[in-house]
Amino acid sequence: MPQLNGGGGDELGANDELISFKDEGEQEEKISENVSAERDLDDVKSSLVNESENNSSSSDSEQNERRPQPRADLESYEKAREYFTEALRRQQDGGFFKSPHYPGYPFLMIPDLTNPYLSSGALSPSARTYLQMKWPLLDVPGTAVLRDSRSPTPGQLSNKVPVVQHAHMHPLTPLITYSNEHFSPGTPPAHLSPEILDPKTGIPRTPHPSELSPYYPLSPGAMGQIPHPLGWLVPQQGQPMYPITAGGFRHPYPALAMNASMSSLVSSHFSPHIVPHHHHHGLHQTGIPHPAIVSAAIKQEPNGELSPAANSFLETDRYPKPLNAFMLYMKEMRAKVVAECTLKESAAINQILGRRWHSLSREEQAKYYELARKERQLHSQLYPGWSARDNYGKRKKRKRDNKTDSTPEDFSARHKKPCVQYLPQEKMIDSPASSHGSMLDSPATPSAALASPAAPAPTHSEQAQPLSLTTKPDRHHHFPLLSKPSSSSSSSSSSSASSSSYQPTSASGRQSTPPLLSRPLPLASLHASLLSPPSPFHQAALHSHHALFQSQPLSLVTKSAD
DNA sequence: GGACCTTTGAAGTCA
DNA sequence: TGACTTCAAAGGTCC
Repeated sequence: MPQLNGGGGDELGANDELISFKDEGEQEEKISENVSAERDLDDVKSSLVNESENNSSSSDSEQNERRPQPRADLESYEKAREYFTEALRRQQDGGFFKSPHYPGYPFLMIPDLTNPYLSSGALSPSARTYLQMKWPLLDVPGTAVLRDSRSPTPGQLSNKVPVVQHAHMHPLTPLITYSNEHFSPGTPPAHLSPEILDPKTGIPRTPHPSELSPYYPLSPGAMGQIPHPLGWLVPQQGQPMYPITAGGFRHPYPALAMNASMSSLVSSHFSPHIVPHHHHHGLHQTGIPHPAIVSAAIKQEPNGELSPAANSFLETDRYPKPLNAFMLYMKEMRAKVVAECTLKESAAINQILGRRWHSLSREEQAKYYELARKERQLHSQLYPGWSARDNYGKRKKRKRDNKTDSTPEDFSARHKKPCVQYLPQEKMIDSPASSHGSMLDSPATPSAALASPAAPAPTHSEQAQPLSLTTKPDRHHHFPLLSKPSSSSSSSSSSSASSSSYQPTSASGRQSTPPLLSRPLPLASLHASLLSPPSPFHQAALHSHHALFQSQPLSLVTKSAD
């Protein structure tokens, strides 16, 4: 079981966060991928039956008790996250994410004629964003100071303390073009030496250790133990990262000018109108803007007003939780699933993704676990004072707290899914993996997962349904009528019963109380709205990845089936 | 317009 | 410490 912990001591990432799921039988699984895909559809259909309706009413009190110290930019974080996800996957994906059509990696190969910062072919802003946003400590420390000394960004101008400049450098500063020279992964330009300009003299000098990320809690050494997601881009030995000089710093958010063609890679959620807007309430306790605070990429409309997303961000005043492994996987694969499937409902897509998640090999999952771990790491760096509790109750409205007392009828009419009616009952019984199954194989209990019943050679059905180690099948066994073809109301009603009655051994209790997430915040919606179609990389990957879609495109007809 | 659905995982709360 | 709750993304659906 791969230890995702990059060298131990990473409190942010669980050492054992790796699902041992179906480590054996992967070969068999692929043999029946087509069948699995079909079963996925069926299962999704069956799963469309509403399992439950739990109305949870939690007070919104004490929401403001704890506020993250820095004011960060959600979009900035999002964007960096996107880069990070893509970068890490590409680096680690071996064959899983093979993209022979883009051997040069999109970050470097995709031309961006519209991006003035890339006109020279220098390292794209996205890459820089990732490089420093995600790995601030791996970045050559002096560059930040240099950047600060040269770049007249508001945050930099306000920063008078060189020692902390790097630490407080906005994570998006790497987006700035440092140089007009072409980027060469293997041979960093000479000007990209780890030199820094003396803030006073302006003369390049070697960075002092004290200038190395004084802010971020992680030591460079600790960070260095973590495999860099951009290993393909980073010199493998000696130099942890391409030193990024400040020579080209012109704009703190060059990504704003990023070519839309890269949207699929970077999920360009940035509006080209983002302005290096200095956040008022973003001063760090030191008085120096935190990287997450400085120049929060508040979108601005052409008229200079804040975009709705920005306003929403300011209004909500909260920072999103770091994505977990599955969320990262979901974001990555959603487009693929959508592209291959006529199904558009996210709920159904998520079910497919959930099954695929379980069908992933441990190595494949490990990528995302590690990615998630780094996400949390970055998040903690950006928002040191942030706590998941801060977001509690931040949603516009809370879930209904009906729980068991809620009658099935309450939820039936609204949430029933027509497609359920077409589900073969057997499929329901053979339902997809559930969170329970994940729990059994949860990263926290890798050994148990290895010893789990899923390990044995899967039967034919198991091959088709690699997620045999699940509780959902049980659920359906317990509530076969849930998805039993019948009136739409029945499905929904049964769903409530299932949620209240079905009690998987999952420690999370998720099944007992299915989360009824409210709609994402406007920023999240914006994020979703910007979901771009599968990138060329994705499309290429479709042919090589997992072969789940090797068969004809999935066509899970839900409502249309009616 | 906004809640709901659906997934898994992380982190929080509570007994 | 275990059980439970909340939130993270996403976008169609429904009220």
